[in-house]
Amino acid sequence: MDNSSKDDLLQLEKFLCFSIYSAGHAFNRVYKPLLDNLGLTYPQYLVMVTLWQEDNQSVRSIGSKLYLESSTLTPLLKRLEANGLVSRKRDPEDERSVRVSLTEAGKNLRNKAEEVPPCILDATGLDIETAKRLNRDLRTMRDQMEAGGQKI
Amino acid sequence: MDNSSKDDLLQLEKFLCFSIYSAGHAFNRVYKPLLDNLGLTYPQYLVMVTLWQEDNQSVRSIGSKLYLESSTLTPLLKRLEANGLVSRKRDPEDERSVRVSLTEAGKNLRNKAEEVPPCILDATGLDIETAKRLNRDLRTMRDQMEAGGQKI
DNA sequence: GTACATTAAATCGCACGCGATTAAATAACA
DNA sequence: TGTTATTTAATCGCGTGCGATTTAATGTAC
Repeated sequence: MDNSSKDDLLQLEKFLCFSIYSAGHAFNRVYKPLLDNLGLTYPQYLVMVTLWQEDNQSVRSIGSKLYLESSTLTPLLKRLEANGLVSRKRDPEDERSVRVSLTEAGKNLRNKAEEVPPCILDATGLDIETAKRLNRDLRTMRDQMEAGGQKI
Repeated sequence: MDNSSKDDLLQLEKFLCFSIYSAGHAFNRVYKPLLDNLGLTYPQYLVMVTLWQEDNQSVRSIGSKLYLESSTLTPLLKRLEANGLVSRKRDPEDERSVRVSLTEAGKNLRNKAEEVPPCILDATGLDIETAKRLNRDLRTMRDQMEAGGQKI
């Protein structure tokens, strides 16, 4: 490999990973003031979204949807519980599992939360079709990378 | 807004922010074994990349390129210094600034680091043209979001 | 030239995020 | 049945990440 190609390889602007990393931070900055109104952090918001889609899930189920480990979720869920948005109970049918359910306050928060996504889309400056395409490409890439780790 | 549209809004899979969030985690998982060989974490790797592009930068300069605050960088840079990869010295021309420079070990690490990006591109499963397009779209979106916060 | 504002790092507190480990419950199997 | 393996959360240690604050140095205004 010649020197110009080697220079190319380590150009920060050419790193897809960095674009994703920094776009993630940018999203966080846009979300923060909106989520402050809900009293949620961004990962907490994602957990609430999964519970609004399907209530009464196990920690494992939430983790598999958000690609998060129990070591991340357990403290986070305890904070949501402390804030009165969810309850955590051992599953009587399998005492290993913990079922996470929305409280009334947790269910009610959904109305306010529904105002958030349109604000975000607006902040990206993307038209809805471009956003959908980008979303699809990113999911494909993510799934490819997740699958890569599973090779035997 | 009718109910089906409202359901649409809070579908996790439709969240562009979540695709980016989870793609970022996926990248981390792919990078980790490669960066373990270099003795770096992922953010440390990004700092090293910026220094390989331009040595002897201030903390502020690194932060503006990586979109990171001094509260994140200062401890990270101290760890790089403890590992013998960089040195940190007050700028004699402006004692407020700290100049970060590569040590010989830091410069030498670049050779091993150049093997990383091709592995990553391979893991994404993307052809190089798609990767470039995705990269460009993400940077445009990020810059739009960063600019949005600056409105007067 | 002194008072005030601005800038740059550093510090602190809090919340992720994960790998490694542990404890308890359940499954699988001899 | 009893032993072993697996599964599920929880715990611990470490490294980000950021907002708010602090400290020190530099700029600016008068």
